[in-house]
Amino acid sequence: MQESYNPGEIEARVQDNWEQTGAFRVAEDPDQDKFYCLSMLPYPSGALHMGHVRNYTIGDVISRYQRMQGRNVLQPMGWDAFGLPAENAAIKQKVPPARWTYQNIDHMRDQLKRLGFAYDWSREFATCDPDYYRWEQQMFVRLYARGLVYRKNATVNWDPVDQTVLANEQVIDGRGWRSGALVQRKEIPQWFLKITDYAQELLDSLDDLAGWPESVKTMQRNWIGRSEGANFSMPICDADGQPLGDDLRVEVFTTRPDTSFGMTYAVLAPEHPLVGRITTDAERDKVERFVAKAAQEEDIERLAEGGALEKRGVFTGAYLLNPFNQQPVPLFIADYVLMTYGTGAIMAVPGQDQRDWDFARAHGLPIVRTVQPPEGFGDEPYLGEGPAINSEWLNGLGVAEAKERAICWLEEQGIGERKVNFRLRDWGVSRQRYWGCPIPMIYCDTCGEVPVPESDLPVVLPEDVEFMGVQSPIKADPRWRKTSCPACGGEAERETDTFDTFMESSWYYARYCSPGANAMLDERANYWLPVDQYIGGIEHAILHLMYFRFYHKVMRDLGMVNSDEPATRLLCQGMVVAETYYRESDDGAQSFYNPAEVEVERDSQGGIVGATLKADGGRVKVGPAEKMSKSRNNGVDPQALIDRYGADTVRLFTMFAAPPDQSLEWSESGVEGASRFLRKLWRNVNEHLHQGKPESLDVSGHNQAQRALRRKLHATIAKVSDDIGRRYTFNTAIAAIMELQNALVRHTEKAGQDLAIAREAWQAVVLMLAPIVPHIADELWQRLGGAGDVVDARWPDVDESALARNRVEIVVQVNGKLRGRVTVGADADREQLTEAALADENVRRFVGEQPIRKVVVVPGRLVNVVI
RNA sequence: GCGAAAGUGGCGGAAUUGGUAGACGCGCAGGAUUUAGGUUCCUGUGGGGUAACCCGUGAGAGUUCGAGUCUCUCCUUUCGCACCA
Repeated sequence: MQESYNPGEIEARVQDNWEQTGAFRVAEDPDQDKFYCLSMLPYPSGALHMGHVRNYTIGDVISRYQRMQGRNVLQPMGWDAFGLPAENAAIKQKVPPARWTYQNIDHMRDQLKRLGFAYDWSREFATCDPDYYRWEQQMFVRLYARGLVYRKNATVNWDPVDQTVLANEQVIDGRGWRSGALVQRKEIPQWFLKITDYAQELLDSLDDLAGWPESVKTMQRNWIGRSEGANFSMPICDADGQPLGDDLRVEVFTTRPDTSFGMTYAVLAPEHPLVGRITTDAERDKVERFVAKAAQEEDIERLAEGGALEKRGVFTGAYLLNPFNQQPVPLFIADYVLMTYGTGAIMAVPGQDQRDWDFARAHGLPIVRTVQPPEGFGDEPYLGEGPAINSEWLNGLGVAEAKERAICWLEEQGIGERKVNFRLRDWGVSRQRYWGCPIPMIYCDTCGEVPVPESDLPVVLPEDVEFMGVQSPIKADPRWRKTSCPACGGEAERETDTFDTFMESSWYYARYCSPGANAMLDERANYWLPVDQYIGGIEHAILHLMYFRFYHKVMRDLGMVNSDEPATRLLCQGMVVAETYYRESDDGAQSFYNPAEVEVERDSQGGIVGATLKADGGRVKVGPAEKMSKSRNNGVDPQALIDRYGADTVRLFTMFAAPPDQSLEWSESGVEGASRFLRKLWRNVNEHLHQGKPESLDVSGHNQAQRALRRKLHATIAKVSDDIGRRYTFNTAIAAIMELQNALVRHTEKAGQDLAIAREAWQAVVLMLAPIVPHIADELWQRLGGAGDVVDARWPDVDESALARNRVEIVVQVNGKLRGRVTVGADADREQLTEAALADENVRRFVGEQPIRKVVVVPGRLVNVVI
């Protein structure tokens, strides 16, 4: 009677052994190659979801593979523990955010351990721990001292009923999520980090990140949005070109100074400081109404069909004098010009700009082309290359040269200068929330804003709090707010805002490398950093992945790390999706059913013909596969899967169903398949062990079948090594191992050298599977007589001599179509290949009497006969 | 609108450098084992055709001895950005 595969028992025993031996605790070792593999840390929301399982399985497979390559592998785990959900839970369930958070962490840590991830748990931390966030506060006051921190007004969503600031996700259809009140926009002072000081470097060093997906780098480049051009200023004048006053000038930014002769009007943003000063009495009413309306509206709601926005604006009554041709052009106010970019004012050249063109058309303004479009070019703005026209001394020049001339001219005239602008804005880090890291600043009536002295850090967030309504407990508590001024000793108040939680996640990767250090980081960080492989969701492509690059450069400039980038290689895993099942009520409302509650019906070809609800046998509609979510009710609880199939099966399915960067479609039968594979493996290895102890391997006397099997084995090792080590296509690695297992099972001889080869092969199979399914691999490795624990075993080597063949099969095509196969010696030359190909019966039949025009020979692969 | 990625059997996917399309798995069909269900094992499985063969990678063109792969035009889907002068 064969012992059956019992994952629960094996996994508990193996995990216990890892715990006992401290298998994944690592220390710096300068003599060993290091490998730092990091998965994005989770928010402790309550329970793991399939997205976590996928993310962390990918990281674990890479880590374990690298360890088997002999590297010193660090794989840490921690908790992104501050954030809004804890406050929401506090309000709903009357439990302090800290307690809710720590309970969730405890539960999720157990779940991670149950999945068998090779984490060095001794480095674990939660970002809400004062021992963590104190260093962030220290960093902030140091950046303040270096001038990288400043305070200015910024807009927030204000709920007038709850008297609180709302996060964007708490605003639903323009109303507060709890009060239902119409949300107002309110300007309040907030803290900013000068990420724009690093804009150029953040852009430039993207080129060095060869191991990052192109898509992420493109998104970051667009987000940084560098554009080159010029700033220049123009006097405000009347319709006849008479200046209205020496101090009345408008400065504009343009990327196309070469088109300046084509300026037919100019525009100020509604918030531009000059708006109130220059409007003539005749236009004042219209302007004031327009500005008031623009201030209220959310841009996003004005997105018209097809993406083009209505171009709205009003004439101010004033004009600007174009310095290039001394012509006055009317000055407008329009909301398509943003105060937050450039100078908040533009020269409008409708001949060469789509937005200006639209506005000119809508308001009956003239359009002058200054770049000659090609023949037949339509009635639209021309953005392409061509000689300058209608531009006096620029006429005939190409775009680039005209640009240069125009900029030089502006600089000579002393009215303008070369200018680079970035779309990237400074990072607003203030959040008007309780559950976050307190911003270490103090306000004193005499001294103004004063940073908390480093010796007084951390400013600790009280954790034992009660939520009265929605107000932040520290804002509501005058005793917490009250303090004395570090500068003058007088009465003062603390900042009650907390940091954006992206602050904590911007440096956690470095802190893992300096556990317990009595500083933000110590010299150990430079051993591990940069991260060799970072893994996380694509949703962080811009914000988190930009902020943590910024932070790393700042830490470098503060002397804490000696590298320029935090992570050399980045993998963004795809979504986990599942089919959706729903019913529609008469009013069109859909109610969704979980895949577990639904039975799918198929026809005899295997096509899905329908689905029914298990509970009532009634029909449900089958929708497309979508990202697992509450609203689609298509989530699958990983815990239930682990309990039923074991961690190894869940890990195997996750890695087999799709490559890591593509979306992964959940499939119950796919999990069954993974489970079946492991049961077969278990049975096959144990059957092999039953055949007794093999003699030692001696390749000298191997017959053809034995050589073929060893060739298959070593070709598989080569492929799997490449798939896991370089390509990260774990799905094809697993497929290759499955093929190998099938070949081993078909090879029925079970004695002598056959048994010796089988032992070599099964050991290799177990080693190659060890990163993916570490528990069953550990158990089988022991049984196969492997030395030590499988986590410390070396990855199997390819025996190059086993790969050699003396005869190969060559494909023969006639006119590119497959017509035959011939087997020839591996070293056959072109003549021999051609001869063998033309001798093939089927090939002869197709060639017939027709003359052969050409024979293409690809040695070792194919022969193509062209007739 | 701009940017990025993708489109291959009933399904997930493979084909890495322009060289045998559909590996591997799921599903399905037939058979064996089993008291039965499940498990397990064997065989088959892109479409058409008795067959030789023909047709097939979103659509259409092109380059090539040869295209899923390269080029162009278009369609569809997903994601990101959203008036950035």
